[in-house]
Amino acid sequence: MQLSRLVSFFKTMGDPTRLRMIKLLAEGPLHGQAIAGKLGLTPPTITHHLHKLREVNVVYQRRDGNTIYFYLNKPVMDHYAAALTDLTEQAEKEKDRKEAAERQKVIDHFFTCEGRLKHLPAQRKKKLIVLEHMLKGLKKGEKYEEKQLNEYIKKFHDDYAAIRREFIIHNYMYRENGIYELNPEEMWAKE
Amino acid sequence: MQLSRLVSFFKTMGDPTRLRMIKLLAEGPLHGQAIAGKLGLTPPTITHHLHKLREVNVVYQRRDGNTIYFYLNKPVMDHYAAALTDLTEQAEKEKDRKEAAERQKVIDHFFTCEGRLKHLPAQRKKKLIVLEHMLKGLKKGEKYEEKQLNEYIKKFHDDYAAIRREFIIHNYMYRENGIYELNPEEMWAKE
DNA sequence: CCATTAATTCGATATATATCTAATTAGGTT
DNA sequence: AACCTAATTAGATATATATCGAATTAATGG
Repeated sequence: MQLSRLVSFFKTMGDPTRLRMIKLLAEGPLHGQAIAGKLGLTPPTITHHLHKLREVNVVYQRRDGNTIYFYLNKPVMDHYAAALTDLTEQAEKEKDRKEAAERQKVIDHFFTCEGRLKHLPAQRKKKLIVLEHMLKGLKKGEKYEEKQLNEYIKKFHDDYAAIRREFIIHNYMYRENGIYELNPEEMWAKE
Repeated sequence: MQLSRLVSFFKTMGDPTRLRMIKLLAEGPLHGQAIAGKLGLTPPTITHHLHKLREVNVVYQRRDGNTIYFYLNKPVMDHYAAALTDLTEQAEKEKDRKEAAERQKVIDHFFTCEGRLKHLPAQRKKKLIVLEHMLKGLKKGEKYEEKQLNEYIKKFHDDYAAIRREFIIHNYMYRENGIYELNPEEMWAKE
């Protein structure tokens, strides 16, 4: 849902008289004068508010004989309620999308199209992205001998020792008796 | 949730600038000038809106060094979203409650405290309430002989024939070969 | 303790809007 | 066709508020 529509809806609901009308109509349809009577207001005022409520499509009307009955459009109300919950969740997804795009940009910049690392970024944040990219080929829970790990790193860059050291420094891996293993993600360096 | 609080929330959300701020903050905390920059507005304007947003408790702040970061209070947002859905449902329940109370009032008026019917109401709506009250002792899908049904009705009133006729007229029951049976509720007389 | 930077407050302005009374329209009913 | 009743429109008024520039405050860092 576009933002401006949501703004209009909230603006419409941000009035005590209109909210009381909504509550009344949620109990069942009423005609204008009945609403005016129950709320202690004059018909023109009710017309004014009905106009606003119709603008966002939360009420509709049917004529019965001489009088017009106003109905609450419950599906539309529910629709807006859903949009409200979406508002924050949508934004979170948007954030994730942006982050993924930025990571990809860094990777494209520091790796050749054959997939080899040009050089380690100086900026910490970018370095972490690059290191994590290379870690993707390792399996969690698997044990690697130093020679094995070196071979793996050499696929990306000749200076395997430097990169192996970075893996340890930033807590991506740990070494025990010459055997290397991935740390669980929650132990990794952040930001 | 009280109505006035919901009104305040909607009034607060009914502004394009504030909704944009909400969306921004949903992606993560920001400091005032960053918000001002992203929205193309001046810091005083941002302060103004932050004030409104804090009033309804959808943002909070934490200081980090020299600058203040503003956070979206997502649980509170969710809380209001739930309140919005409740708004119409609450009113429907309220309506049901009122109807039940009115039915009980009619029953209290037309039945003695021993549970016997004083007389049939003249008003159609009240008559239906009274008839439905007496029908509650019958089981759906069960077949009753006329004599059996008469005995049942006599618990409420001596003129069983009149009441039995009402059951038929208003489509609560049907008769086939002298055997009576309840109709499904969707066939009953309404209003 | 001073300097810096971010945030807030103040004052002004332009715009929006909730409500009423009075007048008008719209649509059925007789 | 004339009449009635409900709804709407028009016009007026009072209140609220979004925004900005200028001045002020708050709090940290040197």
